[in-house]
Amino acid sequence: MGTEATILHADLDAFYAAVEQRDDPALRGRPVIVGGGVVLAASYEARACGVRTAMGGWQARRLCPRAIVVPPRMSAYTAASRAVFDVFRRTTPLVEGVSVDEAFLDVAGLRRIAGPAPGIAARLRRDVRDQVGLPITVGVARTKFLAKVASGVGKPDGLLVVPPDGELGFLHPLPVHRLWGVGPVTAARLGERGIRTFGHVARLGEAALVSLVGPAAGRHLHALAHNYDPRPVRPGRRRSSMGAQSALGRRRRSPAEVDAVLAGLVERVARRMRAAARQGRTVSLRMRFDDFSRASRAHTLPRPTAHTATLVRAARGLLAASADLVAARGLTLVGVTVSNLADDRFVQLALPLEGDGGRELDAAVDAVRDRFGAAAVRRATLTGKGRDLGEAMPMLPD
DNA sequence: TCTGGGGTCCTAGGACCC
DNA sequence: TCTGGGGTCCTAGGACCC
Repeated sequence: MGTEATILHADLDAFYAAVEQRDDPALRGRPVIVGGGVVLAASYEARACGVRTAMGGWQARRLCPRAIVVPPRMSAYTAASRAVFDVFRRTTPLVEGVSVDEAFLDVAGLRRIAGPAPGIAARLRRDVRDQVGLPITVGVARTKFLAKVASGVGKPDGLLVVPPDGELGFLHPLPVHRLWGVGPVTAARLGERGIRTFGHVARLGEAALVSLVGPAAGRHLHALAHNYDPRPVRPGRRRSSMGAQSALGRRRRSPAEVDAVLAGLVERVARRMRAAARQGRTVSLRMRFDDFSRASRAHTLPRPTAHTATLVRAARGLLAASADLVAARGLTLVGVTVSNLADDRFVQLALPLEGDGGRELDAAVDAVRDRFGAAAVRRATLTGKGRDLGEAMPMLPD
């Protein structure tokens, strides 16, 4: 890393809620909650009443009776995210996306044509506001870590520059939970030793930190405490897993119902994988139970695939192997994740094409849905009219 | 705080190989 | 027959992030 502050961390403010306020003038300046059962996002007006992300909708409404609750519009958020990332990439090619609403930008190479980073950051904020209509906060610093912390401190709708000679003065008074990777468990463990600020962490030796929070987190914290963060901005990082999950509620579900949900989840994931031209080898089943305990089971296939029927078979096998667990504890959530992802183009073709005969069917179903919507083709079991609910994939040659 | 949906990374143990 | 150390892959659980 250089000796100048050239890394930007750009972070949209209350993203989903801000999109809603942008698209409906009646919501501007008012507390807005996105989501029904659970708060997916809250505008700053709603946060002022104490509403937080992931809070139960019921509690949020009690804290903020004036709030307007709107259902999420995922496609609008995806479109807004794309537009914002277009602005990022017009600023610099070195953009590393962190999530839909957040990215690092490296502008070190732009000095001669665009000037110092703080000016670039100010123009970026203006461009996002003018071209996409959303408020965004930008942190500017010498390292990713400092830039990320700076944007967090600068929120909302702010610009915060950490000059290289002011880094420790900026960091040391901050509470430990501001640090990336320090959640409730780690913060509590540090708190037991009286370590509450970053300055306290900086006074600890590496061995002491490792013994407190483990080798990886300990070394990481120690490095950050001594202001050592060599991680470069990496453009073009790809997802390493894709998944989908669904909460089932506390009502007991029949095995046929669970099977239909599971198959639907796999279908969703497989379709996304094919759209992204990726294939995966490891299928994981995620479960949550009545008592909120969790379990996961995984199976690794001999070859990567994005073939729905193959993935469904694997997921079903995992669920069948967990039947005792499900019967004893009551399933309240199922999820499926495919990992070990490889790029389609680099996947070795299976020569005998064993068990892969459904490829064309998958492509045909994807094409119908692309053109007519996801509901255009549905699994018979999901219509509730299937006579034999146990046979969850009547449309696939399985 | 009675809790959604999408992810990343780390740890630890076992299998297996050299 | 008993033994070392190292490496890789897989599985399960957990902390953490937005």
